[in-house]
Amino acid sequence: MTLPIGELARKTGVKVPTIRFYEQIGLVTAPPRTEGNQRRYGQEDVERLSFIRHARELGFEVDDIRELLAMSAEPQASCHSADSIARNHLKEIERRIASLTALKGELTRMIEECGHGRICDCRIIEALADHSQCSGEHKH
Amino acid sequence: MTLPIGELARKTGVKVPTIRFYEQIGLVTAPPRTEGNQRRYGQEDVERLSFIRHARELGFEVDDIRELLAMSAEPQASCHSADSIARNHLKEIERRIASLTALKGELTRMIEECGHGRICDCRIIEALADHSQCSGEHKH
DNA sequence: TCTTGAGCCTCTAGTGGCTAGAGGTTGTAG
DNA sequence: CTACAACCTCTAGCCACTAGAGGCTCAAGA
Repeated sequence: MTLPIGELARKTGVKVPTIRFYEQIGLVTAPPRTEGNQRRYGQEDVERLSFIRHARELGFEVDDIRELLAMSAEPQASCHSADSIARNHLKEIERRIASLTALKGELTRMIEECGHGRICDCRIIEALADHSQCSGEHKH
Repeated sequence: MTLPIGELARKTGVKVPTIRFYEQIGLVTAPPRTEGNQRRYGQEDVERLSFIRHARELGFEVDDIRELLAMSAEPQASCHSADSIARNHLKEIERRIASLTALKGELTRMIEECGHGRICDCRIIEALADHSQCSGEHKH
């Protein structure tokens, strides 16, 4: 069961140029080629690439994914880092949800007041500028 | 109360070169300068920039932020002619909250199922591989 | 008043994670 | 055996920064 790159793309939802790009940066290994120099992939590649796509959709960075892939290759090792990568991610996502909810409230209020013909004293900026003072660490 | 760029950076959590970059692309207006050509900012700039940082963290693109800023500057206009802009943003925000909530659920499940033991029992990696077959349409 | 050095200035180039396009080659269906 | 979709490599572009070189400013201390 060997697939050309286009088939792999179709099966995984990762675009052809992106697959080549992933090969270039070493996220996927270079597959064997035909006589005519075309890539041919196997089932493993479908799985690996699906994994990558899914992780990317969840917002993991390429370096995180590299780590996760390395871990999955060594099943004896402890899963502590996988766990902490995921936990960090979760925290970030929770923070985002909270902020978006605040912004949503503010926009909703504005739209409603506009509908009632009131003066729109807009507080969009305050709604989001609020957290400004909780400065501190901002990685990546 | 006039601040040099470094102070503004400290107060807002936006890095100095990023502030200059924002000025360059017209996201913030060029502030007055000292005799010696150094930027001096006021309190408004702190708020505006905090807002920008926050909005960026929420994943809004620079062009979206430009619109949001314009809305907040002219609330009258948004009442009468541009409240569709607000509505569009609201829709976008709701979509985002929904998808982040889904991610959160998925990550939470992954983390819970990870027994904190060995990779071979850890479900994080499997969870990421799972959706592999649900190919199909993937927007943007 | 003068000096020192942290902080400011501009400019160019590099980063991540793709995406687009030019220009040429291969593989397979008819 | 031919047509043509799909493949190949290579370069350049995108967004939103980030880093570094090389030089100038400003305020606090001697």
